[in-house]
Amino acid sequence: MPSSNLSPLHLVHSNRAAPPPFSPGRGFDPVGDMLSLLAGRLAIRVQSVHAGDTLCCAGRPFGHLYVVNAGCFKTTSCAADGRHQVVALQFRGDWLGFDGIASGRYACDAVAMDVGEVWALRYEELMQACSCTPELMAGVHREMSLAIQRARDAMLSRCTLPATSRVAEFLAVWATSLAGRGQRAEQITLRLTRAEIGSHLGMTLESVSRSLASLVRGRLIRFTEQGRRVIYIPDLAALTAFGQSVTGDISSRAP
Amino acid sequence: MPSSNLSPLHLVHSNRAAPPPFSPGRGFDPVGDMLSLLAGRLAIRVQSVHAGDTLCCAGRPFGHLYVVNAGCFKTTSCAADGRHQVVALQFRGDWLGFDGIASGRYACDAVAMDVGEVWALRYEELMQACSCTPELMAGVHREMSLAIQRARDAMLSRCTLPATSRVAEFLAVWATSLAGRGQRAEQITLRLTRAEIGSHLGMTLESVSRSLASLVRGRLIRFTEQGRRVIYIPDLAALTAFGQSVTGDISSRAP
DNA sequence: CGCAGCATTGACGCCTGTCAATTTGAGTGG
DNA sequence: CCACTCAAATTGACAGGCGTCAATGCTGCG
Repeated sequence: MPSSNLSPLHLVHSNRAAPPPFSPGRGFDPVGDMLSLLAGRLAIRVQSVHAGDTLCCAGRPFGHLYVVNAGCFKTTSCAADGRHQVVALQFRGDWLGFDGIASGRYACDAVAMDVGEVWALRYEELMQACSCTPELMAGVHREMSLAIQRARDAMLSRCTLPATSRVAEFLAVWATSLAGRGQRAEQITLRLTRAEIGSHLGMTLESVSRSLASLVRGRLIRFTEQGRRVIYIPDLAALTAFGQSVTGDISSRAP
Repeated sequence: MPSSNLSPLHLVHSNRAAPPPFSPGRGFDPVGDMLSLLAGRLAIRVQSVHAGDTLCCAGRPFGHLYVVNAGCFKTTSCAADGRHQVVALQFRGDWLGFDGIASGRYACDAVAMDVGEVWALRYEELMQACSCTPELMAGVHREMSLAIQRARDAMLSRCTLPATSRVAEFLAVWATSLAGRGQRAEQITLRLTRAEIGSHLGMTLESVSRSLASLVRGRLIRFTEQGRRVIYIPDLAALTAFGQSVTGDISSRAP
């Protein structure tokens, strides 16, 4: 659905600038807590994005951090010699731009994969707000810590799992991410080409395709009639388990 | 050289608790700046370590961050199913324990590879000090950002480079790290077994051994008479360049 | 309708993992 | 000082997983 909020809202100071697109059934909502913590304590530029929009352009001077409030993003890294990679995916509640703090320049592109909305925060203002609000500082640190932890988990996966397990884990993590944000997890829409998935997982697009076919044969996933980018996961626990097996044996779940 | 400072010094409030083991020739010393920023603003437990000592035990409750003031550390991650990996190395000025902030428990072990010294900081006190000292908060954020950036660089390397290039890059990064801290970079002492290097780089110990042999044949490194763990690097720039080549061709530098 | 991008599938080859034998080196005790 | 022991490292042979190349199918769009 196209967003009607084209002109960015400046200087939002109400305690809740934008209603969350999804509200979990229970009262526990860490994303909303963080967003309401931000709102009212510093100037927030609410920014709508469309698929393909780039937020943190690699090489550009660092100045803002972004919190995803809706939609999903891919973060792509690029080496001097042209090697590049989709290094991470971000969903609602995730932060973009941490990589720019150290060097003063963004190191990655963050590209929207869908219509969405981010909250742009000036880093200097955020730091000031953190000084006044320990809770906010703790939240920012928690997010950076999470980013570190996820990167390490990813590295472990890339270095110790065979191709098919990596794909399974990738799908399982994506689905679990959505589930943790109150969205349905049994069906996910990949907004990446096979080549991008391969770059993220350290394999070729052909291997991604073959791995997916193998997972389909093993009844761990299914393609829907909505296209080859929509994947139905009948049993997330089984997929997760397979995604942690170092032997790519998919003998389980006979037809 | 063995450390004589066995009993930890508690509550150091002088503006420089321990003299840096190495002082760079020029006045520019970011590590020393950070350390003097810390000293005097919160309680610091100076802690001596020996090879094998573990600082952040994976699974233990999080409470402290550690700044390396001397020596070198390896950080090892371990999955539930037993897969494990050396995920990072740390030298003077690097921080340990960031991974514990988000979950409240350390996710990795940090093991000393040598005699060394760390400054242990209670996280809660650090946060308070950060509130009062924007410079300190900026420094902490810079370090976390660096950790994120390094993890992404590592992932790019693991996913896009052949085995020999990964080993070359590993050695080049290590040497460059030492050089940036004022130590000599032309000779490095690996304090890891081939198996540990392999786990860090996503390959087997045999491949590490073969890659090193290949680099020796290509005159990019040399073993010294001090053993096969000490590596002499005649031309760091050449090694770095080779560590970024996606073709493992080592035809350069004929004898 | 034809084109272009994306995805699938097969054939083939190479890089690297696996297995095994051997050598080197460090630590220990006689 | 030397023999002994064991972990670490090297090296070779072999095989398998995955990359490479190529052909084909599918889908959306001008």
